Amino acid sequence: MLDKRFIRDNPDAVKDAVRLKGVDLDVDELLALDQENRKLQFEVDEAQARRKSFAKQFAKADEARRAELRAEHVEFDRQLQDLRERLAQTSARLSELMLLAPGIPWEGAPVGPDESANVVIRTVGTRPEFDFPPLDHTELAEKRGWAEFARARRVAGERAYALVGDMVMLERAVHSYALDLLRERDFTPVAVPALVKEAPLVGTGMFPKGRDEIYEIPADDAFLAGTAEVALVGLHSGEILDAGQLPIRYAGISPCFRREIGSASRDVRGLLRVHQFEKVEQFVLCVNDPAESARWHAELLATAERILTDLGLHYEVVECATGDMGLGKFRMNDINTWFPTLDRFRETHSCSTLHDWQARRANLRYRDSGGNIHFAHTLNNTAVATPRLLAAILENFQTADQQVRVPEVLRPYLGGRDLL
RNA sequence: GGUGGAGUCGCCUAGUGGCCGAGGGCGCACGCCUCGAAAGCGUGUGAGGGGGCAACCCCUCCGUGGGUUCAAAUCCCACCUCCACCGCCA
Repeated sequence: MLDKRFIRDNPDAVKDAVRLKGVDLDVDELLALDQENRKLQFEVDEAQARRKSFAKQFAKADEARRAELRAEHVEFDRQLQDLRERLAQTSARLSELMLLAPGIPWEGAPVGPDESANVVIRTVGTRPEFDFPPLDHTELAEKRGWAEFARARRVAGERAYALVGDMVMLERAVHSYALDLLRERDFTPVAVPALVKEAPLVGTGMFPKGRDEIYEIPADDAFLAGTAEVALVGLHSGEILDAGQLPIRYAGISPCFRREIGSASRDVRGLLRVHQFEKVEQFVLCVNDPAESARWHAELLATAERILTDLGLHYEVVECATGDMGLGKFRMNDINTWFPTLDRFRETHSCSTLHDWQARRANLRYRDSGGNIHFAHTLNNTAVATPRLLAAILENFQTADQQVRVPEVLRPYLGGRDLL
């Protein structure tokens, strides 16, 4: 969400953002509606002030006078009611449009309609070389009995999987390692609900635009969140924090659910694109200062890169284009990890700064030392998301005899084993 | 799932239709007092929106949303959350 005053004062900046992000929003309509809404608000306020003084007169009046007063105010009440209804209508419509107002993207973002305009800003590590034909992760996992696909699909339908045996232990190792690394960096682990209400989905910006992507449980007015970010933002929603509590750093863990509604028949095989996965998420809530959130953005990105270099994986960092970054984002960097059998990189991490766009939606504020209240800045980035990252490990570290070399940092979590 | 109780301005609390458009205490801030502090005394102390050049003024908010009424923290309905007990259960 944007500040209405900001939109009034900088309509061109908002229009630019609408264009750059390819948002379907008429800024002029929003501005006109805002003006109309304020006018009605003013009129309703005035009318209600009169209405209140009337009620006071009434209290002091005798029965005869009361009858007169009632008659006198019938028409006034009717008008007030009419005004109220008009205000309710414009303000409902205004709120709808406000939810579609995009965050202003940073000036360094490549301009373009979608991910094809993204720019690789660095590539780290080297491609592994094999003196044998490497198996793709699906085949390797099946051969080693590390995953069930056909059987899992009998249980849960398309894109379902079950991890088995050492793959489960490897998943746990990856998560434990990531969590320990984040704890060293003063991130507090938080295991959050994945089953959430609508409000935090609107608050994070997942709704209304991304509604199709979220599993809904109508019987309970609940939804399955696609990321721990939903609950992490929701945790402090509506609060006024003390500046001394900031920055808040969370390592969120939760299962994540995605319908993949726009990806029908894409990556249907294996562990790359699934409806349910496990993620450790980095989350930061800091003061409303672009320099401060920029520092955190760099740190979140660096931590994700550290994880990949620790694991020995080859990756590229991408500067995401305006049309790819999503409605609320100021800046987004994806990290794509190398998959040998695909002969290309695939997204494993996504680092985002939202400035105060998300905090405004979620009503997430803090009080500075001068007593002034501000909306916070929020940032998030993947630490590890499995099983996609497991697939990368399998493919990159496989041996000729279909074993998998365990990255050194994971060995302590696997009883010291160096091969699976 | 059942029964009963509860949700008030940071915290505790008063409040059962107009004197509550919210009182008190704690905490906090400032001032007085003091060499300094504590204690004491005094003053102030929520959020959102709108109007005005301004000092200021107005509206909304007592879990949320509806309703009754000239008037709702207070009455009615639904929902949410919490507590207690019963049932069920990893």
